[in-house]
Amino acid sequence: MAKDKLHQNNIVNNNKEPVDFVRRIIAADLAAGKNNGRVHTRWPPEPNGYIHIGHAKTVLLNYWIAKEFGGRFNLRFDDTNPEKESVEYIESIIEDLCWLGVDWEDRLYYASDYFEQLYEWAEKLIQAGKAYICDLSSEEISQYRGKAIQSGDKIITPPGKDSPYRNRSAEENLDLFRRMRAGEFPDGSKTLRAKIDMAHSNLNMRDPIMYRILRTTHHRTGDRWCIYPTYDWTHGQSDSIEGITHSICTLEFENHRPLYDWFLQQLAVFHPQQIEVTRMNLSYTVLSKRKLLQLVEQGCVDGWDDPRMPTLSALRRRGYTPAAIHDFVRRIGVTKSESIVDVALLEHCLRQDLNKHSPRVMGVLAPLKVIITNYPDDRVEYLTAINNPEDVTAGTRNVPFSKVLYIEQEDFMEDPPKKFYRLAPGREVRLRYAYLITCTDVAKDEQGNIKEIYCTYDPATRGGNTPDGRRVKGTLHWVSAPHAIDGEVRLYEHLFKKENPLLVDKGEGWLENLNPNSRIILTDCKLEPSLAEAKPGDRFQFERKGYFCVDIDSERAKPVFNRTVTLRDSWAKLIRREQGKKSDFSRSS
RNA sequence: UAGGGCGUAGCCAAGCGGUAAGGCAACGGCCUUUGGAGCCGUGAUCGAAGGUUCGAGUCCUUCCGCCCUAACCA
Repeated sequence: MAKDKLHQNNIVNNNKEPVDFVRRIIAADLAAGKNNGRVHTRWPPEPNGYIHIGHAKTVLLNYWIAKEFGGRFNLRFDDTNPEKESVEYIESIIEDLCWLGVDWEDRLYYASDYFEQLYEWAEKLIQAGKAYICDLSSEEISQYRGKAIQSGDKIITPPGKDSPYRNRSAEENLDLFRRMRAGEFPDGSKTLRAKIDMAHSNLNMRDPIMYRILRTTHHRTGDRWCIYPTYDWTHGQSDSIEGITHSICTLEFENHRPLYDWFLQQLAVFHPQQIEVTRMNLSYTVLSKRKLLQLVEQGCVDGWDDPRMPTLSALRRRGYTPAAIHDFVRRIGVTKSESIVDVALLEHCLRQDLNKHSPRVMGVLAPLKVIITNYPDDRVEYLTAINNPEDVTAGTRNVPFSKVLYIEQEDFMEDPPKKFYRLAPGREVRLRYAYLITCTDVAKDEQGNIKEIYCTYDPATRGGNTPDGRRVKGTLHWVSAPHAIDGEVRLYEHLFKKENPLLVDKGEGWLENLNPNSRIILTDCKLEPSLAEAKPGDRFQFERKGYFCVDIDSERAKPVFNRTVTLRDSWAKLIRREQGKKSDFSRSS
């Protein structure tokens, strides 16, 4: 027994990475000779919105499993509700999946491809007395099903009762069904229902709806149909047609599995196995197409690809890499327990990848002018900077240095606190790859705001080295003023203030948890001249500030950068902690 | 309420009767021409209570909590 288990593990995985329950099931099926050793998965998105990071988890799970077991993977659009679906969404989903690196080869399918087959099967069920046409209204059906009733503080679940149309003859049902298809009846006036069991403890088995009348133009089948199959009637059969062996879906479909199985049994066709896994939740955001749509429609964000959104197109625009998402999905695992994954893990995976691959540049986000008083007026030096200390093959570049520079406003303090080891009057710091400078003077305007500062440089420290071995605590990034290019930088924070935005106090809505600082636009940034060449999608690390990606709004004269993610910042953390302490103190006193 | 599912550290998650992996976060420290990166170190008796067993996170019973469904959406 123990040996068997070990053997199963070996099939899927010869390193020590734990194997999840889904892969375990598949390995066991394979070992038992099920499906002739075939593994075939699929991912069935409904094209009714853009896909998000949560979807990335389930597609990758399906795609990877197929690859690992030497099987196949299909992409199938579950397009049975034309009212909500569109080609825009189909196109975006395909684009996002390609970017993610998911490959369905030539197996791109649509549930709507199977409408005719589904219709024939429906007739077959009718003829077998397993389905009937029902004239009950939507509200009546719900009533007959045994809709839960609130009685006092208790909820009562009445048993279902048969529809008065339940015992129509097969002939009558067939006739009515054909006339439904022919368009003889108004929308919503009739449905085709499976004849199962109105007393079943699982509500899904109480004569579920298979077809509804709906005169809506379908994005693929046009006006060919005025009746559309429901999800339950479509899904399992589509899986069966495609020869899917393992149909992986999310937990909320667990209740539907008996129905999934029932239809396939009645039709006596190939029977895939449905396996449910938990859906991903991420902290500080929402992952529900309905809610994301709401954010878009209400203008809370600029669109589906607004870099604050958790959609794949937004993450791509913001600068996320497919590799980071792969790593993240791999790390969170596959289980059935409901969870909210900490977005910090995603950001960790991102930094990990970006650190290895992003060229480093210098950019000053909030500039403060520095004048090197002992530096010759017209002199310009080109100093050598390392492009990526994590990657020697990335080489070096030359950065211009001159008498007037910009440094970050926050890197200078007139009256610095204890652990601040950047620039202050009388203090010496290093300008990265350049010189050590000492602040000698501060110029202010009438309001007392610091206008510019004056420093001297030590010519012996070219490149940032100290021949005498003296040490400086701080190293600052900088940009030569006459050489700098202007740029716009968009800083992003979490879209929501709360870890779980859906947790709201009574009388409040989740939209009130939106973070008002989720986007801050800086328009007066000074960037090193090499950035003039940057193209949309290019990624960089701005030294000491974070990872940035050129936005599609960029223009040659004025590049726009999205902050993908900050660097880990122990100084910022220290400050936050201090402030936290202070505010705690003031609150309690 | 009925049916289905879940409950291992702040967050994920291994564990499959033999005495609690790993990652993220957090907190210390080392190192550092990014307060970056890297390196080292620090934490749980497993929802609760009973029971079976030489031995239980793992088996049984009861209880508690949370989630899903109750759509002619998927």
